[in-house]
Amino acid sequence: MLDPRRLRNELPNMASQLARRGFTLDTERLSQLEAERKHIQVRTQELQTERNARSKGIGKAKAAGEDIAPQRAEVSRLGDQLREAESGLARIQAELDQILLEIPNIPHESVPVGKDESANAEMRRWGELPHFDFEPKDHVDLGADLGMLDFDTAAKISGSRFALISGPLATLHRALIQFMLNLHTGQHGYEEVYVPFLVNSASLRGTGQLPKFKADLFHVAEQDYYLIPTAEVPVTNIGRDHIFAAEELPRRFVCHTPCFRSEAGSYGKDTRGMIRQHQFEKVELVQLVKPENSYEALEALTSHAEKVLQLLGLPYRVVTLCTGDLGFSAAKTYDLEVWLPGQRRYREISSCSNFEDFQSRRMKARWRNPETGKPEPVHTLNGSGVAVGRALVAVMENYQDGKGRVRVPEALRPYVSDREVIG
RNA sequence: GGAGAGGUGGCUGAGUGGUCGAAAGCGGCGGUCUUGAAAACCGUUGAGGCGCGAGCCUCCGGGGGUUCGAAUCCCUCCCUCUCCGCCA
Repeated sequence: MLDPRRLRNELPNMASQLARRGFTLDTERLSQLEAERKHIQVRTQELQTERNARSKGIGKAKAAGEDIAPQRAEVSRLGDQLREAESGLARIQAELDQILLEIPNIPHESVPVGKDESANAEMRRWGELPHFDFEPKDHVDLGADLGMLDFDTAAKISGSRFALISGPLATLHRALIQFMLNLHTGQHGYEEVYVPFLVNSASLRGTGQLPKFKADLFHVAEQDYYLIPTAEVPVTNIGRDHIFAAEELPRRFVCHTPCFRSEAGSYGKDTRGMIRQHQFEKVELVQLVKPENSYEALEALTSHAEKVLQLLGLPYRVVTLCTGDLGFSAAKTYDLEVWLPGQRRYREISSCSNFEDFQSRRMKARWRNPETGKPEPVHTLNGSGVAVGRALVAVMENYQDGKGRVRVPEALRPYVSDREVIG
């Protein structure tokens, strides 16, 4: 959520900043509602002041043993006006809140302006693209040949966009998770957390998935729970409705969870293989930091995700998302794209974002600033470190040996009983 | 699933329908003392909103109600804890 005060005081400026990412702010509607709000709020407060004063007077009169019946009747009439004013104020406030919750974050000044992903800016590349003296297969064929990746049976059990992984390939999948968790806790200073996979709507509102993106979520209607689309939701909400002491920051969390996405609206997109699934595993990095440190933290967090790919020997590139490709809540995002020989292209495997105070304002995640003595919003960041399913795909495709087998990257061998090859 | 207890400020915890935004303690901050620190003592310290400002308003789990007036009474929902049952 944007700072409502800035939205009031610098409306044209806010509108032009939002226009950079292709969002049209209805400034006329907003300033009209705002004027109404102000008028009715002042009116309400005046009535409240009067009622409070008179009621106190009645209390005193009663204590002094006076007859209070006439005064009571008078103040009673005041109550009707007050009720009316209060409900009017509540209605306008609700309307304003609804609009406010659907306005996206303002892009950081360093974010390139552009309409879609074609305007994203490549920052750097790492690693050599593998050369094969055979026609490289994609992970679907590799998995089928190994007999360890089965989409048909998964479809029987559940439906489309699910996978059944078995045998040593399932072990390799698990090894990736352990490897990533150990790296981030051991080398990068993150605290491991285990969190609920079902969350309430307040948490999703906090990180920005609700109210606007309900269709992307799986909802358990009976109990009004949602399956998490990413660990970002439960982990960032650790700080919801909390005031951190200055010395408690930064908090750095790493968390492995399954992620559940309805993928509504992506029909026909990435239908082959396990690139886009309803359920996948991810190791997530989340940071809650002092505002002054958040851009430094974004660079660090991104480098932590990169380290995973470097140690696995997977070639990748880093891309800054342009304003039009930026997620709803993000002020700046780096995508890590890994090379997939089966597709002959780079595919997203991690997305690292600084949300500044957009999420923290929604969820009231604050810290006490010693300079002011006041609670102020923290800055929140997160990034995949990295997506496990896609990492498995990348390992399979980059480490295939042309004989239907997959070599195990050195870094993973300790996690698979020193096995060197699958198949 | 059954029975009971409870949700109050950064934390713990009092609170008879009427100066209760709320005692007390802890913590924080400032000061006295000290070479410095600790202890002790004194003072100070909730959050959000409106207003240039004096100031005003809201908030005692959420929502609704009763009343001139609600932390306090009523309804409802949520959550936590204890015991019993069931269970990975």
